[in-house]
Amino acid sequence: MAKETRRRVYEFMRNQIRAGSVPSVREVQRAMGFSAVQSAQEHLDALVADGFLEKIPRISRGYRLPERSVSAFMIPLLGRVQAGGLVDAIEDREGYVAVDIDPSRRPLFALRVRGESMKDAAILPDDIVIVRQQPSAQHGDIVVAMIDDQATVKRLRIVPGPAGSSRAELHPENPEFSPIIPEGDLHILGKVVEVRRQFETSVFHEDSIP
Amino acid sequence: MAKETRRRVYEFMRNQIRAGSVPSVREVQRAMGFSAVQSAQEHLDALVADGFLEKIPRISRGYRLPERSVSAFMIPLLGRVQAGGLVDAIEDREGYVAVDIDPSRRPLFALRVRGESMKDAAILPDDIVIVRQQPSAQHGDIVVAMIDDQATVKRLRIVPGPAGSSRAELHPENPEFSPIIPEGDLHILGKVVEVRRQFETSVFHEDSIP
DNA sequence: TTGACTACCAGACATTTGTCTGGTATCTTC
DNA sequence: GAAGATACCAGACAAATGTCTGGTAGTCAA
Repeated sequence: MAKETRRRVYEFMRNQIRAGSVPSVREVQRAMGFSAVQSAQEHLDALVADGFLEKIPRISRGYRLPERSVSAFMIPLLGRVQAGGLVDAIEDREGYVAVDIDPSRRPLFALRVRGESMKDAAILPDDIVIVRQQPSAQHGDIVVAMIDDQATVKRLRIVPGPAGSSRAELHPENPEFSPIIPEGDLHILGKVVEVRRQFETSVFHEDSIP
Repeated sequence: MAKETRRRVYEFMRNQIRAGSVPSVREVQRAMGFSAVQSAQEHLDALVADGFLEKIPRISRGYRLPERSVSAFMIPLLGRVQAGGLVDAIEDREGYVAVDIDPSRRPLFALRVRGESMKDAAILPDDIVIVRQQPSAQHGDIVVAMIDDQATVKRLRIVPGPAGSSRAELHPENPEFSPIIPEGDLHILGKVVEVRRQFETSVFHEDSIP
């Protein structure tokens, strides 16, 4: 029937693309048993017109699934963040974590939480925080900052200082810990945008990369 | 340096492929600024030889990431899970969530937490739980179960019953709530494998001076 | 009928693309 | 210095590929 072939074309494309390889027009032709390229082309055009597929003109294998637009990204899970901040720490990655925020707009990284200082904010040891890299933050944000050559997760508070000035403090969310009042500059690595707790390990550990 | 270019080629390929489009050799050439196709080709060949890439000969854009590489998956974030369980609820999706667990092995779904009954387990209202679909679970697991036509997140406890039998109970982690002792069958939707909390990320985010 | 529309076919053309041969410059290693 | 290895360049060719023009057969509705 009419509609039947189109459905077969769509399912062929969807399965192939999900499996990781985009068919060319002639591969669709062969898969469907058409003896003309144009037959496959027209079905593909129709699927694009109906929004079932997207295509990049003129490039080979340029068809995409629209739901790819909600795509996922992998960001590095850093092991330790030490002196020198991220520049050095980037090389010390523990694995990768999947996020659905586009990291190309603003760099993201992930960090494993140590210690119980944020317990009352429901952030526990071994949780993973997703951090958006930025040099400053607002009052009330949960941030990652460098304290004594170690990355620490705390809540940022901006308190009024003498003579109308203001000062940044790092507050834990656990009465057993004390606030940190930095003496000099406060080196903020970024703002925590998400917290994750995994009950099963699923982080990818890489061996080596060229 | 020598290795530096190869790394750039690899990362270009990896990012492009993960983003859903496999570059052609000449696209690599242009991206790297080579004036000869062969330069890109040789780097790709070397990456294939070292196992960092795989390729299908003679077909355009035939490079793949090896199986062991990380990939991210998108799973549905269900709005409400009601009577009938997941089968009906699948159509009531609120969005998608990125995970790095392969959902083809065992179905996964995500659910937004309501209520404070798991507060002491550091699971707060509006948190998102990633659930692996399974009809049963073990003592101590945090599960999603159907209670009164509503999906609820609780800790599962198997307690000894009369005459050597055992009974399942659903325990909140908040003293203000009472355990649920199901009368009939306990309908478990799945086991919570991850908890996520997203802090609101304003589009108009201004950095203030810390 | 006519006209439109759809599905498919036949053949062709210009790019794109994978692949190949050979060359240059710069290293290291013996 | 010679030999080998590496990284890159120059140019080319055949196959793969996107795209186009025009044609046939069937359906459906006015």
